Amino acid sequence: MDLLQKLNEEQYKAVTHIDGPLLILAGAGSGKTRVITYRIAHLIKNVGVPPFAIVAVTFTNKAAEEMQNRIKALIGPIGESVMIKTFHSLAVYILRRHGEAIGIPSNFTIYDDHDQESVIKDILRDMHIDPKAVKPSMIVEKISRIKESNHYIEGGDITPLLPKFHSFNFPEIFTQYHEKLKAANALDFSDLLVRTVQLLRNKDVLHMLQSRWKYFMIDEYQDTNVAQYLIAKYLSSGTKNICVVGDDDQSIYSWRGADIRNILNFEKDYPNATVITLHRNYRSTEPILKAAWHVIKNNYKRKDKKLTSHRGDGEPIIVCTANNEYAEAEYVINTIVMLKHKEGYTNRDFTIFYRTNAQSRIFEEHLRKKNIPYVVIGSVKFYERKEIKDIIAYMRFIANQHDTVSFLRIINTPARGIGASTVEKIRDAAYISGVTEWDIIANSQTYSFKLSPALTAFKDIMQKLIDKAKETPQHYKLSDICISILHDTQYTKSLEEENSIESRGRLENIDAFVNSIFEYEHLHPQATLDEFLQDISLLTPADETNGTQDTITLMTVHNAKGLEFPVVFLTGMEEGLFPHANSSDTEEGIEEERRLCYVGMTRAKDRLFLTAAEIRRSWGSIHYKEASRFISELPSQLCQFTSFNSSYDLWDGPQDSSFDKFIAESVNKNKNIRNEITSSQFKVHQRVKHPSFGIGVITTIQGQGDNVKLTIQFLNGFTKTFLERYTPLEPVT
DNA sequence: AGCTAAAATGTTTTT
DNA sequence: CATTTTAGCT
Repeated sequence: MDLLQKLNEEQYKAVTHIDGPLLILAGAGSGKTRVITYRIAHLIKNVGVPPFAIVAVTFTNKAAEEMQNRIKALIGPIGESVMIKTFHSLAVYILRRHGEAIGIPSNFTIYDDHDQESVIKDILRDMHIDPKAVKPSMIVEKISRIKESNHYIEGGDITPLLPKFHSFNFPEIFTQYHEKLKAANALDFSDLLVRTVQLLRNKDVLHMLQSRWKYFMIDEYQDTNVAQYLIAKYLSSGTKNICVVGDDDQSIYSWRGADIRNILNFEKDYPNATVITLHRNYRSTEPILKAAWHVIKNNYKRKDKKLTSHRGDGEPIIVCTANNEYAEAEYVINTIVMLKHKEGYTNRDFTIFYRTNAQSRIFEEHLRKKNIPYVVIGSVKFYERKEIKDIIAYMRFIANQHDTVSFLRIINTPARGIGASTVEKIRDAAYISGVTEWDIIANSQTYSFKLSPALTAFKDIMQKLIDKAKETPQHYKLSDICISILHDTQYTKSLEEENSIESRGRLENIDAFVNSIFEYEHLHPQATLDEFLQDISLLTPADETNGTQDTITLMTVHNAKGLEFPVVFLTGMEEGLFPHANSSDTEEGIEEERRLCYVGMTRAKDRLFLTAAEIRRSWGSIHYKEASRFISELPSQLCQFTSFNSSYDLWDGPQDSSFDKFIAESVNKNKNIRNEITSSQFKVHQRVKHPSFGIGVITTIQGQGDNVKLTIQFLNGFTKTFLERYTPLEPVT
């Protein structure tokens, strides 16, 4: 079949490897996705493996969807039967069908981190622990790490692992948390993986699955944790046809329990494994690839390797220092406008990366000001908006009346006169009788619970909706229930009456949500309410991307994994931010930050810009920032160093005195530099012409010999510093 | 019960 | 500084 002709030697070897364990070490941009999809196509078309016998696991649903489409493009509609999922969605698939074997009802609800926090807050309150003494999010984090640890999975005593805090009893919280989830018939993200491991230890279940699934492919294997590792291991234990793909240089999730040893020890785990290294990079120009290598080579803990570039020479990496974070944003957006104009790029060619979500705001403000369309991946996710979560909570409660978190969310939303004290009474009654809150309301006589008129009204509305969900035929069930919720609970009505700018926005979001349900119904005509809820609870940030519009993409570097863009801006390259201060204490932390930097840099195809701010405002005060150590790791002959100062004052109101002081100081510094004697062929105040920035005036000359740097103020507002020997400048009279 | 205004608190990265 | 939580008032 001709699909094999489009592969290089190593790719060909990987694709045509059929049986037995296979490790593909795929460097950045080495055609990893192509190898996975072609291998699947090859197995089906040339080897005769039935599509349903193949399982591929990727990192995001988006990646899974894309892979499914690529496979369908290669082999036709039959590619639909290949099982392509994330670990979490694969776990849901398995648990829904076989979970009963370990006591998990198939209609379980999935609690996201927000739901988990609500549960923890509840527990803290019940235990009379001051919620300020400890962050619930921190407890959630600890619980997840413990649950996904090898020790917990193997049934060991976890008490010694539990952190000891002076004022409260962590083991007790841990126990109560589990009881609450069990009572709510809910599983959290960790449970999905850990319970699946437990289930796969049941021989009957395992054999049932293995009779169907014969070939396994795991993408981003360097970022798997113990539970994921075990799921892959058990599933493939029958045939040993496991193919894993990864790159230890791109492991960026160790803080979430990912264990890089999974990929480093693959050959030990599977002694007769074939190992293929993909080292030819087809994505980035040579300077970009070289520069990225110069950064990553500083990591002590890595397999030494070097990618070869197959794209040839390109533009140098541009490193820009801006005087503050607003100037940084201005520089990035000016450069985008300039490149669009001069080199014909369109919005979708650009991406802005940053280390923390909070950094996106300033870029957004500037983009809005300039009327440039953009999407932010991951920050305020659509499904995390209040109104959407409210509707979903109604749907979840209708599907599962044990779901306490959802119940508490909806009981007085929209406000219907059921206050905190009433809710408290219901909860007490439920606790005393050992039943759910809904039981108390639905069968109030049994528990001699006095219902207020407001509660009776709530009960009637919910009872009607629950009954309706049972009776409605499948094919229009979802939209029908959703619209009934919006109507019967007066949710839309209360927003319409509010009639504020905000409520209008919410109504628009609800409209978008209803439309998405219609769309979903069309794609999955047989989907039940449970299935719908499970699908949306596993949606990841990258899944929200709208691929059709010409927009600039903004995202954290973590979200950038697996993507590529012609022009990449890697922003906030400052000590304390990237590498982040919280990771800078240990060598391991710095190495992971460095890998993150490597991932960011290697997303770029043609152009790479690194930017830093000298001053950044955070927590309301001003901080002087030093350039990131990763910048100093770049080889200077591959880079152009420049600076950008905001041409006008972006700060509203009276300026902070320390800011003024800093400006005064740096002006002084520049004065001294300006008087340095240099060996440049140019002079200060001379007019020159630059091929891409046009005409400007030299304001500063510094350095000696090969290191002469020229700072030029251009007519178009840019101020840049160039190394003279790399910059073709013409004198202008 | 529900709203407004003051206070507290928070920034790592996410399936 | 900006968002979220709480207190206090009506």
